[in-house]
Amino acid sequence: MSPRRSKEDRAPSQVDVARLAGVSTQTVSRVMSGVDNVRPETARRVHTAVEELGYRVHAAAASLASGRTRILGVVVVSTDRYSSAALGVGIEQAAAANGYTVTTAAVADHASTDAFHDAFDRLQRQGAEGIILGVPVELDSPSMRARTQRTPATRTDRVSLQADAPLAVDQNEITRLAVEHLLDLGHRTVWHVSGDEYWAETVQRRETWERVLEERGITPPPVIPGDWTPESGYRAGRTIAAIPDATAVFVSSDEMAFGVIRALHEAGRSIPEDVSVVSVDDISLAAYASPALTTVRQPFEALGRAAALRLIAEIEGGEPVGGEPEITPTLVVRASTAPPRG
Amino acid sequence: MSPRRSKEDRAPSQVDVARLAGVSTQTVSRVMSGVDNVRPETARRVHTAVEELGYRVHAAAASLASGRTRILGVVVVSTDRYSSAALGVGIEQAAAANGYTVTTAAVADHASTDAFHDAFDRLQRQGAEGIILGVPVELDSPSMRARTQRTPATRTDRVSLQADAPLAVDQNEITRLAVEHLLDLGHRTVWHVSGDEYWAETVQRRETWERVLEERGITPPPVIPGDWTPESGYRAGRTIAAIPDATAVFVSSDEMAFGVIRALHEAGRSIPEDVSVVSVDDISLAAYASPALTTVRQPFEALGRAAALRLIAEIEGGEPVGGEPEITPTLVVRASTAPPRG
DNA sequence: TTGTACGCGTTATCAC
DNA sequence: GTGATAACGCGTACAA
Repeated sequence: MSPRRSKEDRAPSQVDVARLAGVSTQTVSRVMSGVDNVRPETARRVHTAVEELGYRVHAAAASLASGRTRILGVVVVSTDRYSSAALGVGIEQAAAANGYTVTTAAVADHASTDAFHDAFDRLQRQGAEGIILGVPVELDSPSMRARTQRTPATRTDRVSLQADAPLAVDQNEITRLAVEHLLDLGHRTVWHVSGDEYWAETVQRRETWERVLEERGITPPPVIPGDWTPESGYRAGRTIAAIPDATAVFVSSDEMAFGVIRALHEAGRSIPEDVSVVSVDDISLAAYASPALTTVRQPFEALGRAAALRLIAEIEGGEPVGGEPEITPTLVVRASTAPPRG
Repeated sequence: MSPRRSKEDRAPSQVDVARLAGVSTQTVSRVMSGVDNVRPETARRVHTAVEELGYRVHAAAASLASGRTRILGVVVVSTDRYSSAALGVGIEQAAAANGYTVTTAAVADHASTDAFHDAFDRLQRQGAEGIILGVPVELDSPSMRARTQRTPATRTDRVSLQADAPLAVDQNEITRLAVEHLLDLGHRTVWHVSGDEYWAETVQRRETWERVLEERGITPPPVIPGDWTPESGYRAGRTIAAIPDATAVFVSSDEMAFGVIRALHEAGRSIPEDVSVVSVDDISLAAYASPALTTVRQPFEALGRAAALRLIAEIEGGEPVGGEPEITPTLVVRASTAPPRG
């Protein structure tokens, strides 16, 4: 692992431990993996030798011999966005709980499909036994099919615990919760600030938003495009401020909602008196916005956990460990929504 | 890497490529690493075979043979905090640019020293050639000394590019910028909402805050404790709201500042008219708070990059690659600070 | 319960 | 410029 050193000062190996403990390497191996029947007395001798030498199993050698790495790969967009971070926490948690290690490969936010493929390949080469895609990649393309044949993969925007289960994060549900909340409050229509076009969520939410409005006989107004950033939310907010009769907005992320609200404030509109805003995510700052954000919580950590568990189950050919996590979105009503004036 | 399969359907190896290309495995190795002198014609044949077979280098085998893994380990607290995420982006960037892979080991936020050690050991066992500690661990303890002897490590709160250079993220500078800004505005004293006690930054900032006040002959008021979360900021804000003559606060993170400001608003104090607030970090939402946050920007990405580069340099025994990054804090003046009333 | 022999897929060394 | 061969450190199969 570390650069090759002289014979004398290299890290202690199984052989060294075996010699010191007066047993075979096989016995050391057994003791280290903790499974087999080894006489307690023998195990103790081995442990002592391990301690004394500071011996640690050499992962590369072990995985070369066993064919297993217990590495989970994660492809993420290189961003400090809340959702990615929270997702990572969940993945790491589930991985660690099951003896897996996580290695990440980041790609730029709007990278090409090739960049995604490269990231996938890097992880595969590192020996990842399963790969979680926190990026918008099409899994059905021939090139991805070829890759996932060798290494199982899951998208975090489409996790299901059983192969044929419905989507585990229901974007329709998220959207319906948000839009119907506004409509039920009495708003005549709902404007929509969308997320980045590259993401599946963006498309799904837009479609559902349209459908919900149409179900109530409302013609959807034009979409106001965003890209998840607060800056884009600010720009969208200025657009909305220029629409006199806009009273309700469904914003596709909390971070954009901060921008929207600021732009609206600067234009002299008050929230929620003049305009109601519902967003999505429930980041930790949502409750501390002014006004506090009404938002649809996405359980990112649980989602990350689910993705990891599902993958581990697939790798080990068993059932998901740890039971089915709850990954249902919830509407959190706070202060950014209210019935329309008059 | 993947679970052992039958002889027939296992991944193609160097031998397979060599046979198909009609060369030795050694030549395949040379072509894959791209370095040695290989006749272009030969290289082409190898590449064709690689393509056809879908061959990929087996990292575990390569690292067993070479003694190198090109893995960088990162110990992080499992949190969705902005700073961790941004740090990770920088680390990942620098690592990828230098052909390194990043593997992470998360520990709970207030985990014991043992948990840190375990995380370190996990990464070491995975073959990490260098480890970045994004957690508050003491490197000088005997147990950490023993560990870092075998594997170089850096803390992200104390990165310097040369061993004896001053701290690269100057917490004193951050604090001085913030506190003097308030003092120069005419405030008589500055209150302080501190971060979590476990972190070195917390202590350093508190000490500098006291020093700066004392330099101007001001007796520091009691510290109001926080823990980086907006919730703790909110609690701190209520405390401050109960102090009639508090007009200026130095808050140790933007996320806490959101909480502080909300509590102050609820108590009927306006920002910055009644109370000025300066915080630290400049997260992407800082500009979209109400009012927009005056804050001291910490260049987390650059810091992550610096940490990774420093480590890589140490691993490879050379100079830091890519030059010295700029990791100077900057005061960003926005709307949450103003001179005191009357 | 414990030990022996071998193979995992690659790189390093040295010869050609 | 290219090839043969010996490690690398561990797990598995099988023998004792």
